[in-house]
Amino acid sequence: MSRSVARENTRLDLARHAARLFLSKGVADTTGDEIAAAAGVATRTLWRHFRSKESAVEPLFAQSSLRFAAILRRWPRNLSIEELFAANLGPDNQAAEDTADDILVVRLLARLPEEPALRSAWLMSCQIGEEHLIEIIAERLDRPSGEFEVRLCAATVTAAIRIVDETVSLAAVKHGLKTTTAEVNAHLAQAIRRASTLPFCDPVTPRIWPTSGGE
Amino acid sequence: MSRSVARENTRLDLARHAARLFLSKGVADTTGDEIAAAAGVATRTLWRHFRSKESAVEPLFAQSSLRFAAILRRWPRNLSIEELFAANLGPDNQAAEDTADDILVVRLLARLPEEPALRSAWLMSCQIGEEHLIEIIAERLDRPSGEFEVRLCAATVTAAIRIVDETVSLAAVKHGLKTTTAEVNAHLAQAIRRASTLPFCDPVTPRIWPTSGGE
DNA sequence: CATTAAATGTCACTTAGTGACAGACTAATC
DNA sequence: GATTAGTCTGTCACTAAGTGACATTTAATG
Repeated sequence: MSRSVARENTRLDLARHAARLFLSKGVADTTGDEIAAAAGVATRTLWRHFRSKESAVEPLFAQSSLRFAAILRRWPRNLSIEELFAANLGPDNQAAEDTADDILVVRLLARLPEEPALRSAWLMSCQIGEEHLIEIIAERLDRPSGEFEVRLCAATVTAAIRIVDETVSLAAVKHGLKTTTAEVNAHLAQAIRRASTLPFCDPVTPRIWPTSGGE
Repeated sequence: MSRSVARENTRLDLARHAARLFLSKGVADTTGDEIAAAAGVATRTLWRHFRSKESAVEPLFAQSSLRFAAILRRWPRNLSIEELFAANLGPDNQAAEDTADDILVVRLLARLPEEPALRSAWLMSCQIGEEHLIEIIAERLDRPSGEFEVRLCAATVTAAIRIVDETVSLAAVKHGLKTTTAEVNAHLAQAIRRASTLPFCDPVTPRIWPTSGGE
């Protein structure tokens, strides 16, 4: 196993244990020592991987948003966002382990109102996701990634994704609302569509126009 | 002077000293003791007002966004956002002390790329601003403030404001770019317009239609 | 197997942040 | 004007968060 992958695994393992402790005892009543002990590493190792105990859950958020970004990066130029989601999003399209992590994320998001420390970790993760989205939108629309319009669009779309995530998580955990994957996908696609300031949700013209013959 | 106003003044004073220290020495090299000493209060008082040293600058962010929200709350229903900004936004429309605070905010925002700790405080402040914006939009459009569409719109608009603030601050501090108030206002209004998912930027029909006679 | 570089553990240390109590200030009440 | 009650502050002892330095282990590579 590659070195950096092992490192990422350690971080994820710490993140999972941190999340479970935060969920069961609250952030304030969980110490760094406990998180490290639960993960079976020295306390010093925890602080080597994370600047603060709250940020220890960030790898969970990051993993989710990275999987989402990976789907967007493979987005065929002739597909709408609804078609993309229908074919790629949901528990049927990922490993069971990833779904378990997603559930942890959902439970954490449901705690945001009571746990400001978690909110800060969540917002920082959204920020990372926003930077990925900048690249994705720039690539799909053939625009420079430094452009203001592109960054604006990435920010509004990220905000929409965040609101949907928070809303769905809160509804699921606090009100026991069962939503189907199709419903969540539709909800998410619609929110992104409304939020986007650039037309990247529909098929876009290919970078190189198809030709029947040679050059 | 009211009790809670005195409290807010203490917080603002601490925030200003914290901001100056963060700007001159960086966040990591500034201790809580130093911030408290600069403001002339006991260290314990600092921790009573703020959960962490980074969050000590939040009152500065909060004050700016509160002034902005106050302008939006007084927004006449027959005015466009451009007209509102032209008449209310800019250094001519506020106290010199407030403008000095705004300059501190701009300089802090210019440091976000190098100071992740500040970014977290900034994002948390934007979150508060977003909640104000929910009320403002709900009120202007005569919709319930709990509605998903309203919260979505507030989130995308807040994202737009955030991006403009960050962009303008970075351009001003790092590249010495001088932008006129009118330019910033136009930039901001346009970004908000593009980001908004609900039509609150233009005149809206008054809640009660004007009548010439009695009821 | 030897080498090397990165990850981890151990321990001493500084800084962040809290609990508890005592004193000071303010505002209302008599 | 004294009283009283409530909130804010300072002092001090304390726990928890987080770092620096150095030894040790681990895993990839030749």
